[in-house]
Amino acid sequence: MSNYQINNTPLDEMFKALSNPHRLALFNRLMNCCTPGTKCGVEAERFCVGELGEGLDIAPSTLSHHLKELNRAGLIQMERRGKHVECWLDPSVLTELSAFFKV
Amino acid sequence: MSNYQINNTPLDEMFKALSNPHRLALFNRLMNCCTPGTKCGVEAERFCVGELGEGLDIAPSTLSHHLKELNRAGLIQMERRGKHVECWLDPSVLTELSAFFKV
DNA sequence: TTGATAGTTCGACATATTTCGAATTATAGG
DNA sequence: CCTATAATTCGAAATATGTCGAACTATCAA
Repeated sequence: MSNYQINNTPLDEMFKALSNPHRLALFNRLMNCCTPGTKCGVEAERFCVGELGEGLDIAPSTLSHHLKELNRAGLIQMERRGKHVECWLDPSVLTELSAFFKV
Repeated sequence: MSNYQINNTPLDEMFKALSNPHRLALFNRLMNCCTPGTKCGVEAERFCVGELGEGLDIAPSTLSHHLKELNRAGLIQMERRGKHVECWLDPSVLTELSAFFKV
């Protein structure tokens, strides 16, 4: 049944995490704040939970749930910093996902 | 909310199609039969429905359903040929999906 | 035309997902 | 210690998904 994994997360779980429009939007925000070619996760390339959810029109509890899913799937990193929880992308995951589809 | 599309299919629907282990396995079989760098869909790089489902241990109706989903998501092509229905990948979709994750 | 093989459609059922609001936890500041 | 802000957890409800078997359609070959 093929069991490809990236950083110990089965691929299908990654795709499941990206299969919801809200979660994909959150993921996209983090992708777009990443300067191409540079390491993600730098100060300026982090968003806190509240910022990420802006304009998405979902309840805080729903937002929290979705970010947790993205995190469980290994797609984003999260870390508490004072009152906020910061989120950022793991660039290596992006690279591997890109490679997966490489013809 | 960002609305990326590839060939008129919203990205989140593509990921949804790939989010099921069975469907991902089917997709993988088609990917692996594609000679890297060459055009997919060539005679030798097609599988009929029955072949694709071999070893997956799912009912024919379930198999049919999953392939239909992959097709609806624009990830695979399907065409009747005599008694069989042949399936193959659209390489341009692969390229675009790969590009999406490109850092 | 009849039978066999390959797939699809349909209806049903169990399970999973999405979403919310209310209650809760964590932290900083007065 | 008390309050406000940020986020998470929990339980409930509505909706979606995965799966099957039975019935159906399509095609080829005798």
